[in-house]
Amino acid sequence: MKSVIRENFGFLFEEALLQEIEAAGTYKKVAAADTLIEIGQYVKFMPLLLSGAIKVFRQDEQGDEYILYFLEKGDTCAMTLNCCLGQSKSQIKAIAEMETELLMVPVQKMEEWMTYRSWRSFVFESYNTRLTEMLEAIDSLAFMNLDGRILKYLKDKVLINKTSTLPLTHQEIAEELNTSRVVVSRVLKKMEQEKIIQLHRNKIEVLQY
DNA sequence: TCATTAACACGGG
DNA sequence: CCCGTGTTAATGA
Repeated sequence: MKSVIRENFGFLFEEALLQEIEAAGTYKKVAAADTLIEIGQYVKFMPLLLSGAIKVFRQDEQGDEYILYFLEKGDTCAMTLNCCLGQSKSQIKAIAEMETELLMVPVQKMEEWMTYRSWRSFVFESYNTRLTEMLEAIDSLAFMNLDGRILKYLKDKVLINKTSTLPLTHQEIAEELNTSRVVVSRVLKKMEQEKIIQLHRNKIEVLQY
């Protein structure tokens, strides 16, 4: 377990902090599609990702959802950090995109460790990247047409799954983007003709990204 | 104009 | 047969 922590965070934190993390953190492994937190739940732990990926998204009263960002190994959730500083209820929902290993650290530690320079940098850096990703999410909702949103969705998937052949159905894409399958099929067909992707049954091969 | 809904045909597993 | 896919027609924003 110790080696896994060092593999992912060793280059970021000094020895003393690494030892504190080892002592305070609980190792946890979740399966794909497992829910990590729901909106309104109290945040007691902050996750440090060791492997895999987590999808973080917002959800409204009707159950409609949109993706905010993905977390990968070496990342932590900025919304959790936010909860430690202010209110403690989660504003977001998080689901494991694939099998994921993480370290659960009690939220009190987050403030204690602010005495470590490397920890402060890590927290600010995390805020920074998450904020940038959220701006991208806003842009795609506000300014991009469906073609653009689908393309961004596919590119994001390629990056986090680390494969250009995505095991996706048109219906699944439609649900994630809050649109209908007819449109997804049409847009994907067009993208195939433009040689951007290659369509197969139950999977999509991304050629340009 | 472009998305949605419903409906249908095609075909691979 | 079931399900994912590709298309069309009607309707609406």
